[in-house]
Amino acid sequence: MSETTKPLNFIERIVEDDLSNGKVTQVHTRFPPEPNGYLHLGHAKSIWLNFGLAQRYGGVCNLRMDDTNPAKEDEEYVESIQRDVQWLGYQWEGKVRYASDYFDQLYAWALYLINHGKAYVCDLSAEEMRQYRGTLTEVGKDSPYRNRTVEENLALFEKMRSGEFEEGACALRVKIDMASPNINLRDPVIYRIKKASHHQTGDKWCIYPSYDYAHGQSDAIEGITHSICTLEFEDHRPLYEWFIANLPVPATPHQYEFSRLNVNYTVTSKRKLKQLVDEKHVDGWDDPRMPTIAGMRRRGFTPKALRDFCEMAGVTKVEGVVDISMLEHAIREDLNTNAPRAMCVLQPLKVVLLNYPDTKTETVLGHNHPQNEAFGTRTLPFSREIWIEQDDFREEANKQFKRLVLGKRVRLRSAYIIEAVKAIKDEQGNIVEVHANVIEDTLGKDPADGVKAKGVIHWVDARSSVDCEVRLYDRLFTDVAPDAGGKNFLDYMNPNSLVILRGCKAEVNLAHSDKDTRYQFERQGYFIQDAQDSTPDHLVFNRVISLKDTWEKSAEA
RNA sequence: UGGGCUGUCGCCAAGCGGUAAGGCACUGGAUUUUGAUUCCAGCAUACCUAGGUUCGAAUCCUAGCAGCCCAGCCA
Repeated sequence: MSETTKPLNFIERIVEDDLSNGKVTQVHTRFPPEPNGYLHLGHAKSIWLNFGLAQRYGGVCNLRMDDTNPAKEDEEYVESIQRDVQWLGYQWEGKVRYASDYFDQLYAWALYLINHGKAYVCDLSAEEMRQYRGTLTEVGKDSPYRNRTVEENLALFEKMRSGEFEEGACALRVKIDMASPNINLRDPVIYRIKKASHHQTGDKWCIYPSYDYAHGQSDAIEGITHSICTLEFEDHRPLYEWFIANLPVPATPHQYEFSRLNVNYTVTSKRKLKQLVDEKHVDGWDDPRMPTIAGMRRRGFTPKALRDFCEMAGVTKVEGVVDISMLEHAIREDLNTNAPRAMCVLQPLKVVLLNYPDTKTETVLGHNHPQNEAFGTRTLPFSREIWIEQDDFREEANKQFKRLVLGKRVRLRSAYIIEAVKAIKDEQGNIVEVHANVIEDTLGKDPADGVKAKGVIHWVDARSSVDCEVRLYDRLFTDVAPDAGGKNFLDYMNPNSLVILRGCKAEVNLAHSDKDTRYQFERQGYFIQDAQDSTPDHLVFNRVISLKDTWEKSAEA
């Protein structure tokens, strides 16, 4: 083992142990979302963990809809889930599974428990059941229905199944221990009456199994070896194991828990994300500011960046909060090496090159990637009028300012060095145009007089430029932990999370660019056309992430 | 105050009795036709606290402290 080997996380260690001592011959995991909402960053980690683990150890991973509660679920979500998993780069084993595929088996096992005197139909109301359950510090007491005979329970359960009872009238409970310090073991409900039609099974059932009853047995049916879930299910593990031990299941899966992913400056709770969508604080589940997989995809994040981020954050049982800068680093790292460069002026200021003939147009060569020649080159038209960024010109400035200043020189990226001679202003004193001169023979070389340019700025040829709309996204919340404590996360929404810029000037090459290509607009950031709104006639670019800007930071003082 | 889990740099995170990896962030400096990238350097005498065991403890023991989760016929 070399010293550069990445240390294993605790789950990988368990898997390797199980593999080496023969406890399992092939790793089989599963990603089990409930189809009641869109997947988000937190799910991305679970997907990465479950599918990644299987991939790394030569195993397989199932995709299973945990659809035991028809009241909250919808087919729309089962479709989005599949799209998101595949987009992240993973493929599940066989067909998509549903917990509802096992309703018949689960029902048969419920009968088995009844027949073995381990389950009973309880007529206590929800309120009564809560009282009987006891509290965190007081033991519960047995339900008066706990000792019904097998025959009685069988008959009652059949009536539940056939729809003879109203919702809430009774429930099937498993007989464990009302005095257990673990409340999950105080005779939990395993079947409840819900007269709702199910997105997969229609109206076949009016009783549905609970999560606890369905999950482990589904794992057993599918031959899952490592059932990975989040920390809040730790207390459920004894129950998970109880079912596996008390039912004639075909396998003995094991549950392991890791801490869910939390990222600062954002919220990842289906409830809150749904609220943002329902109350129209954002544009929908795929709003580019949303931490949903659909949102991040539209924003322009890459699957690889998301996977790398999950890996960077690690797998432990510590409930921490990962800094969003780690996510930003992951996407910048990927895009820096993989995004071709282009130029686009976001807030245009016209520069007229006085000594450049109005009739002339030449082409200069631009490198599509400064560190990778394989990206090739492209041609850029160059003529008398060009656009530069308003921020890149000042009438006067200190020596820190490495851009265009009146009477001083600056290099136009991939083109000439120019020298500003005059600022044209409107009545209000706003600079509306700059006059400048091209320094002769500076294409690819320093000026003959030895007076070098102070810096390099991007530009776009005015005559050939293409207008476009650019959407600048920033974090959705201004607070590090918008949903912490008793805070109302809506109070911390960033009013500038979306800034729309119109009339931006893109280099011609972008007019017929591939819609899925992420570009680096030099000196600006990484951009991708909006999948929804961008058309050849009206280009719309989303900013995935800005470039790091150490100057802007230090200049704020 | 019952049970379960967790506490190592600002944030993640290695470490598993032999004298504190790495990443993010940050700070210097070098290179640069992107104030980007890259590079190089710096960044915990210290591991929740207090005792103890040991030649030696972040790692073992004891006692505390702090945080998170559990009283849905949600998942």
